[in-house]
Amino acid sequence: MRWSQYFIPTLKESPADAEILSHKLLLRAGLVRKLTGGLYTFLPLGLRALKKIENIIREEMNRAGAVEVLMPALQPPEIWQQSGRYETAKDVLYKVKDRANKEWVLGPTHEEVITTLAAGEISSYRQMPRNFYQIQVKFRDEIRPRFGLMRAKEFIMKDAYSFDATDEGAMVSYRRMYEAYARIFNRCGLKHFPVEADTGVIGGSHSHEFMVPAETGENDVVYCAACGYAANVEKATSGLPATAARDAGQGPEKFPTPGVVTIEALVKAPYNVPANRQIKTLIFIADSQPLIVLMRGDDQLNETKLMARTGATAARPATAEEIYALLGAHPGSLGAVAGTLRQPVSILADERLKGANDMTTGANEDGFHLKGVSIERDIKVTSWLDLRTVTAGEPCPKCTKPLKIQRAIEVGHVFKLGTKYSQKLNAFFLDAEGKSKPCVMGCYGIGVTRTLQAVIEQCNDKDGIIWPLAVAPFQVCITPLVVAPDSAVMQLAEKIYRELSAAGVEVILDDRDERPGVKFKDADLVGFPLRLGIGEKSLAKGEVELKPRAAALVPVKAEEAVAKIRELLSASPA
RNA sequence: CGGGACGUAGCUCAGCCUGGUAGAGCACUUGGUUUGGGACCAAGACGUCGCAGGUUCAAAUCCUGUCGUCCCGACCA
Repeated sequence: MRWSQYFIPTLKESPADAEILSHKLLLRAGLVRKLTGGLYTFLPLGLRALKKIENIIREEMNRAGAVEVLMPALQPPEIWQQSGRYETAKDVLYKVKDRANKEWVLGPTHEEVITTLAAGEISSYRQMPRNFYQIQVKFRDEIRPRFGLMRAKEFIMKDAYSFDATDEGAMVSYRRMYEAYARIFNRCGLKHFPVEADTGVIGGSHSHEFMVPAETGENDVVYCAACGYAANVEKATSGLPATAARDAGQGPEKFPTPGVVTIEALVKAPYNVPANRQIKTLIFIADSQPLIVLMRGDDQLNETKLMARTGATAARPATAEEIYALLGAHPGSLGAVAGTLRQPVSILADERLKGANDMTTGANEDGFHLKGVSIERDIKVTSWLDLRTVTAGEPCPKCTKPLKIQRAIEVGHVFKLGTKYSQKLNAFFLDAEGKSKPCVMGCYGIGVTRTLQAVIEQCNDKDGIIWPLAVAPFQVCITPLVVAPDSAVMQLAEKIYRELSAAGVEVILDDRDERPGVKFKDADLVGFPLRLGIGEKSLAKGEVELKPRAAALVPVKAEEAVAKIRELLSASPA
């Protein structure tokens, strides 16, 4: 490819709305352009890198036994109603109407479609295991698209769906995808690690996310450097002991606390109640039912855990009005001690409060608190659950060494789904005994466009992108410093260009009549793994200059350049 | 959806407070000089100042509304 015939609109300055480095580089290196918030056009260079990633994914999915299909992006709402996600996923669903005013949805994912396919095609255990995948555009009505391709309204995803006759079979399929994912991200040149994850609205029993460590990520990952435990903070637990028992005392005692509505205020004089001796009372509305959630004063509720543990499809903090109507007090004076509640309400307590006594909590009367509360004696807890958010430094749940927290970008997610979709969408088969059973499913996603940006986020320096060879849009950039067709420099450049092209090397010839500085800066910005500089000075010595993007320049005899480049390309990990 | 900021040339931004001829740098066009890390000189082209109302003799500037963008939060396979 000749640079002058290609389209690489590089930018010296970053557009003002690009926030994170990878987003700026995406724009500056001429890989993408924004149409509007959350919607991007891929320019030739960006498309090439994207296709590289797609092909790595294809190769590894095929190798893992999955077969490629392509499902419609436009889907009938009926199957979404059937799965129940027309309601539970309604916030992300784009809906459109046709001229007959019939409604359609733009697919945010394809469980419904693939399960409908399986329902029609799979009727015997002999037809399984089966794994279908596609690389498709997804549409999600994101509340707030951001960071370029990281969180967009329309993005490219690889999604795969496995169908098995048994639970054990499904675990094998899951494992196989898990391993394929590790290979895919390795080949993309990404540092990554798998973590235990919450299954969310999609449902299922077993789940890992593949994370790329990056400060600009939107996930917090809890991990243990000693034993390898790693989990999304939405799921992570720790080995912290329950609250220390003290003398239980006589029973709750009311005391005035005018104006005190925070944990912090109660910690201070004259009250001097440490946060770990307070019970925090939170009111949630889960699937329109009020819930009391009790946490230790120094702990933070994890709403994802709350949803997961209660099975609620929607939960939100209650409003001040709802709280007053329920408990007769305002936030800051709330409690769950039996006798202070005017009506029965489910009470969920965090396990860390088990056995806690001599605690202080709100009296459900503005301006008053209760001290000397023994949680198991004085509060009718409906269920004990792990609801707290793990913080850095807590003991690992497996080996008790201190946990660490790292920001990360989620690039892949594997789920063992079970039979949730197969049952609702009638994907049943006959087993060896002739009994009808639902297929056991798994689903496996990779954010392809997000992975592209994650590579850039991880592989760069002050001058621009440093593409890993396997995903670089071009492997080599030839930079002749003189472009006059009859010059020795250009003639050599053309010759090497022809030879490399003939050898199957992906090479771009910067034939622009620009000053050397401009060409060097552009090549660094775009980040070609190898650059071959050809100028009059070194050519006078019979040499050309080989400059790996991330290493020092090496002079090479002109006639050895092609062989040297091929050697470097084949030596690097694919 | 709540809080905040910002919309001026293709890009980065000044001008707005205190109303009166719309600006700079980069990019672009032409000519010349240059030519090993984003050249220099000269001459040019490029704007309904996001949009709609209002106030005023006069609005980029003040007021109202609206749309869009970004940030924080909420929310989010």
